[in-house]
Amino acid sequence: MKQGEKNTRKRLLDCAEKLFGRDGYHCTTLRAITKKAGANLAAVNYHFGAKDGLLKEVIERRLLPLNEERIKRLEAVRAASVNKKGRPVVEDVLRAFIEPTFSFRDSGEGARDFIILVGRSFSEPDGTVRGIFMQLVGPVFELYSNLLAQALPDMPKEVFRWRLHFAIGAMAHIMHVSCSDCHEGLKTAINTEDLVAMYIDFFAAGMQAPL
Amino acid sequence: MKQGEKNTRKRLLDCAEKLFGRDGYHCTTLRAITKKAGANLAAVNYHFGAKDGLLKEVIERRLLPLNEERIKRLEAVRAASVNKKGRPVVEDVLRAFIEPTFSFRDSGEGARDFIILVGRSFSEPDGTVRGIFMQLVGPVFELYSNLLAQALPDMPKEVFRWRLHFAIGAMAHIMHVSCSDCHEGLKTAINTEDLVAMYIDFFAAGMQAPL
DNA sequence: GTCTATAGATTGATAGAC
DNA sequence: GTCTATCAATCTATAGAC
Repeated sequence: MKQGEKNTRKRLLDCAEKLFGRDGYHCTTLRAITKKAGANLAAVNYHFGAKDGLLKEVIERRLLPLNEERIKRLEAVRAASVNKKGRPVVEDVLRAFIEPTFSFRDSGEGARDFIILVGRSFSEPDGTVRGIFMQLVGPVFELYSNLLAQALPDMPKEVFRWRLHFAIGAMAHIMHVSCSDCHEGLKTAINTEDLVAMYIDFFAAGMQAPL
Repeated sequence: MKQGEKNTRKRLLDCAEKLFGRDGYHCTTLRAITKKAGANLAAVNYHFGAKDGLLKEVIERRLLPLNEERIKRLEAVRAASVNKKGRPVVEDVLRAFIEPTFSFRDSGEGARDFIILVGRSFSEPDGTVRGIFMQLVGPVFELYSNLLAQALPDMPKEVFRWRLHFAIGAMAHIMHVSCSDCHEGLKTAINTEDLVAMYIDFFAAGMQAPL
């Protein structure tokens, strides 16, 4: 971004995003990234210090704005409930968190690869990926969790905790399935709006299921 | 198993299972496995041909019996519904599939590592792992899906498909979270019975949520 | 069946010319 | 900022003695 002749930096980020999402962080080599980007092998180390520096910027570039949007939406739900001197509604909280994620999915080709990468971060065995991801997403999860707990005040903490895991696990899985090419039988490119609606119907019912 | 002096073969399987589950297939080296097993580096190639041969046996050793149990339970649900000339009940189908998985989780220390490995297989970027896993689990999924569809005859196919993904994604996530050490705040070693009950309550409600 | 030794390939990272 | 060339450290897999 300083005085680069060509925008190698951005091309590296784009290609790394695609390959990290498609093949995973560890199976993606710097050689594959630089070759795809038409850049030199040494460029990654020059621009990002090391491989994990590249990963960090790949994640931050997309996740910071996405998190901002999520927080804005969640805070709006909270504010609305306070104004009405009531509690947040489960459906609204779910939507505030889910909708930005999947709207984001449509914002460009690279975005889909990024969503795959993030969807896998939950179960990522490698500490590098999970560490970078969790650090960024932790506070937003906290807000999401708190608001959802307010919407379900009578639920035992233990039950709530696991139900939240159900919702998050399904979301991570859907991020994969709805963006990846290697899931057969899903060629029906699902409408984002419909998918979000289905998610909310389903998990609002699950969250409020009788014990 | 043929005429081995010591049971190197079993020790290799046990250690590979633990390390594959903990660190992932690709990040686990044959050196780490053989060192942990107290065996020679060449032992893996002698006993299993190659690294992926070891992985295949690690998965098959546990998954084949588990799948048998699942099929037995699912067929029992189907048979009961036929006898009563009715439809299978959603809760019964869910239980027949989920309960064996989590009972299995308690069958020993190695089993927990295996469950982590399987839970991650859904989002595994590496074709080796996903291929071996999906081939074994595909037919059981088919049976599970068909039975669940019978229990929900009026649901549009597209909606059903995604709701099934919600259930499977959450299951994969829970397999991780409930077995892995790196998920803080879950030290409360959850009772398997309770977890299964929570899952069924939740997903029976979600599956049957109004459109 | 188990061992040592090593081949053969690939990786992340760096030094230094331009 | 970009390049070539290369290092040093890995890795899987195999050959061959015992």
